[in-house]
Amino acid sequence: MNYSIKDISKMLSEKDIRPSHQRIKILEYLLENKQHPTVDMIYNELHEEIPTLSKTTVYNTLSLFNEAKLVRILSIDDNEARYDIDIENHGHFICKKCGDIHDFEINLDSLVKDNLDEFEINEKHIYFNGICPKCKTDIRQSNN
Amino acid sequence: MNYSIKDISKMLSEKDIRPSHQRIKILEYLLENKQHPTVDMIYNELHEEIPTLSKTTVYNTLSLFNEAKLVRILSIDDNEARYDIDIENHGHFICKKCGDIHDFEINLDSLVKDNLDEFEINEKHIYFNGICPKCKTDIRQSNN
DNA sequence: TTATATAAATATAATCATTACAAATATGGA
DNA sequence: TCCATATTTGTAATGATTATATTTATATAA
Repeated sequence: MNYSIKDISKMLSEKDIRPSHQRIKILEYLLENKQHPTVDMIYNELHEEIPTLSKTTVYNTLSLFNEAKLVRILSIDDNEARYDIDIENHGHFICKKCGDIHDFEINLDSLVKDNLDEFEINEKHIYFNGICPKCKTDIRQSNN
Repeated sequence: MNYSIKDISKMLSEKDIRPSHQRIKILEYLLENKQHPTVDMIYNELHEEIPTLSKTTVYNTLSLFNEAKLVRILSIDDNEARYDIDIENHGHFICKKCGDIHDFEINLDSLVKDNLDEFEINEKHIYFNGICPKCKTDIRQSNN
């Protein structure tokens, strides 16, 4: 919750990314909003305090962060990319009803049965979808 | 390799899908081309024997097949959906160099560590990416 | 400090996969 | 055959993302 500008700048510098105002604010947003936001969510929120902010900058910055392995791009949503500041391998569940994304812990050790030694694996994505507990209850209550 | 029109019609009828000419041809294509084709691949190939075929029909049909659980839509490619006739749970690896998708066997039993009992899970997608063995060799040979 | 080269941000336009829509065509049952 | 309905088709619209050119900010050297 409490990330100083100094801390965030350091995180960027360690990845050889110059800590501009926009980059600091975008990274700060990601650190404080771990609900896997979309570009629009980030843009709309930050646009209030940085009126000159361009959506292109948000795209460029997130792309830069992705290359530096500061964020992961999730393709779990059918029509928008989601961004996750948590780089550790974990699974994602998206609710087809409300769109919320839930993290869950995974154990990749025994997942793959085939031998993939010859493959250079860079990213592992685990996506589940269905209906979340909250929406299951809502459906029962509204009877549809 | 050898699916008769009768067999394919039956597959559709069993899912309450009327076996139109276009639907039969699209399903036949999927059964005989298991390289996880894109809409464009399917359209371009079938357009030759069905000159009036519309790309909208390909989209509509694949969407219908997906709802009937005849195919799965893969979101592993950054800018195009891929379609997989194999409904069994298995993993997919996409090569960032050549775009080829490889299947691999998985064992989902011990994957999830968290308790997801409250969630209604409909689909499980396992996506890896990186460089495939063939492209690793090519890179070494071309030295870049 | 000032000039200058470079990096970053911005606004706008272009791209392109997918979807919406309305019209045309095909099909199965009375 | 006729008709209601399902399917297909062509075209246009949508909307996320990317390309491009211009403007602005920043770091460094003189």
